[in-house]
Amino acid sequence: MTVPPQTQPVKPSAADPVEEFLKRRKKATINDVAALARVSKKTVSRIINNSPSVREETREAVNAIIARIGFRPDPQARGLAFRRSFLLGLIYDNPNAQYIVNMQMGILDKVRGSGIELVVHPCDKTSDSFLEEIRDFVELQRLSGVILLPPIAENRQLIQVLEELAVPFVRITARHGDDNSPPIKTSQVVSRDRMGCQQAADHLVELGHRRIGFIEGPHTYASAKERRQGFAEGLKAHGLDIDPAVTAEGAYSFESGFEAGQKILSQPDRPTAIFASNDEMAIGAYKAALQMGLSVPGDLSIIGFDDSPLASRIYPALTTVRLPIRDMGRTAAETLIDQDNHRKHTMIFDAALVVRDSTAPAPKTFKP
Amino acid sequence: MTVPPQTQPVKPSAADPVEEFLKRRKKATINDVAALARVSKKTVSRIINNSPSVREETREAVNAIIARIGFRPDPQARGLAFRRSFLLGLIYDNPNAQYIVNMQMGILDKVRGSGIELVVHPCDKTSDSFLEEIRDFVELQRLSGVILLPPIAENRQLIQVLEELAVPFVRITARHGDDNSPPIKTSQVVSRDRMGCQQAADHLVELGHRRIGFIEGPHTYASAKERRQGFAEGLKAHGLDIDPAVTAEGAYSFESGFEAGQKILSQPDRPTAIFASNDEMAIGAYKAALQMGLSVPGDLSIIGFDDSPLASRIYPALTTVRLPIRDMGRTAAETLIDQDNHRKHTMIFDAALVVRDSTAPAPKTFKP
DNA sequence: TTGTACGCGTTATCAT
DNA sequence: ATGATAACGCGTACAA
Repeated sequence: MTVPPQTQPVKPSAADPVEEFLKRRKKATINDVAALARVSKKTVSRIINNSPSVREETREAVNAIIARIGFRPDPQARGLAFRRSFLLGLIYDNPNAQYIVNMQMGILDKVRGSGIELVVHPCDKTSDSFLEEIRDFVELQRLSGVILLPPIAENRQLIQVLEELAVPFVRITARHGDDNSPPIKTSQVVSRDRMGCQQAADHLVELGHRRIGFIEGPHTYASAKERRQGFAEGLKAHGLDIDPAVTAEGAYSFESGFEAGQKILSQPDRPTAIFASNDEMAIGAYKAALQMGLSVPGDLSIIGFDDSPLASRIYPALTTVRLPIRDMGRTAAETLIDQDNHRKHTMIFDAALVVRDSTAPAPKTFKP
Repeated sequence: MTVPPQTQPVKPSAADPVEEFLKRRKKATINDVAALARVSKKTVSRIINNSPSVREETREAVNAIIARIGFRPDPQARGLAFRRSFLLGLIYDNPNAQYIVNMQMGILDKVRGSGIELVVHPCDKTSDSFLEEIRDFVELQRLSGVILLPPIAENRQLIQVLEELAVPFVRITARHGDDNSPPIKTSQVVSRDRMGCQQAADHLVELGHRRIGFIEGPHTYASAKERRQGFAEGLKAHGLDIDPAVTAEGAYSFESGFEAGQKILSQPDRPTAIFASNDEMAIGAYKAALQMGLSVPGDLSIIGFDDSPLASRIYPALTTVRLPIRDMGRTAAETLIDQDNHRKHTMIFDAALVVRDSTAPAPKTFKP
């Protein structure tokens, strides 16, 4: 069944240097390419880095050799010469697992096939050597870019360290820098948390809720502030306000949401709905409500934020606000890799309310 | 307020070469150290790589210089000379977010401060170029080690590729290689899934359950087989068997668990308990039960596997089997980094039943 | 025990 | 447009 290679115009002589080389079964280097193509290393290098100043003929010839012997430039050697690696660093402190993994997936969507790899580097923002450790990491690895996740993406000192290091970096954040605080001038991928919370408020009010509890996040988090503000704005549009009597601060954790829920639901004139600043706390409020014998959404409507896996799996499924985390991750990686890179970009992503089964019309009250 | 350095025994002369160097504010290289310490590069190199053949005096003197000028060897240059990088690769296809993050945390526990960094590399096992992509990744990055997660940790072809590449690697798996299948001779971190499932069976039987439904994982997963076998063994110890009439195969997903639950619970002579091979499916079964008006655990006890965040957050909290994922990750990294490394290790980790609120004594039946 | 000379695979300089 | 030669920062023969 062996077909003679009649259609092959060039008969591969046994002495073909390329064939000879392939027999040696060694990883090809730029030297091999240069020798086989009868050009200098530099020319090959120019082609690899697609410099314009190379004749089209030469380029094609060399590329043919590269393809035949399967040459791929060594990132380490390349990095040594370039004084930078082909690694992206993902630095974060605390966020939940799903957030991290979604973000990683987004980044990897972009990174895949680009010759760049992703290095994950969690850290402890409460550590004394917090900044030093990150400095060492970035400097030593000569990262070609860094992505910062909340909450440390809002850390001014950290930002300054990265600026000193002159490494391109992108911050993921919920804060649109238009407040009184001095604007942070770096590339950033911003989510419109506020918008999502406005929608949540809208949704509840339209369902007839008037007395609405609020579980907010830690005041130190930019996202917590944004969500509070968005929720407040949403209420205000209907002539309502956040009611301190049925508001509690949580720590973005399940337990804190449970406690906040207990507190809010034991108030006189109990609210008919609760908006929690994230899903973890919303689920905690579920537990508090169910333990008190309240039915969701019959007696109490609940809205969360994040659209975590919990939200869709809990029963009844949780109405929540979704952020396009994966898209944000991909975009962050894009600004780092496709660098027009000296400009500081700000990319904004919308939030969207996902209505499920934890919200229903407000129960009739017995007061007229 | 400037205190004269009276306590300083050595007066730092303005001409101190080290001080001179520090003024230049450049990153120190091995050459700087050598020059400042008046030894050769090689000696410094020996000290970095703690070769024994260096006089103690010399070592201390050089180390002093290293400390003073803050020299840290460049991983890229070092890697180029060593022909390997200081990167660990984490390769996986599909597992859930919490699993991935726990595993990453475990690995990072070990990696932190070791001068090694972690590169995450998800892949698509259904892709045509699956093996090629991984080969390229490992070869190009010259990884110093690879950690494989289930289910691709059981992929024979992949294992063969890594062996050809001669890269140290560790597989994380549920299968203790003592079956009829040819044993896989590589380093591996094994979890005793079987043990956990036996305990689950024990627990249910001791609560008086006799008719017990079973939702198993995909037959292609080693963990699914192990869990089935463990559950079967647990039942057998009490003279019971897995009952095909109330058994269904799921895909380790919430939806599949929901469907399996519906199917099992609509059987005549409905079971009083269900064991699901992971938490996702167990939560799906929750939903099925609640939709049918059954109460958990009043009418139906449920046990899951994984101790995912869902398990403790759902109401009532799910009884489940916990695996020490983070410990397993740390151990995997240890075998790669502290290499005695030519030996193939097998490290085994126990599973533990976590009893919460989704299991209760079997309801009295009306048959005598 | 220590040093010299060279190699690792690539890019940059400055010619031609 | 192309090439010779020197970096890049570190490790290893081999010699001393």
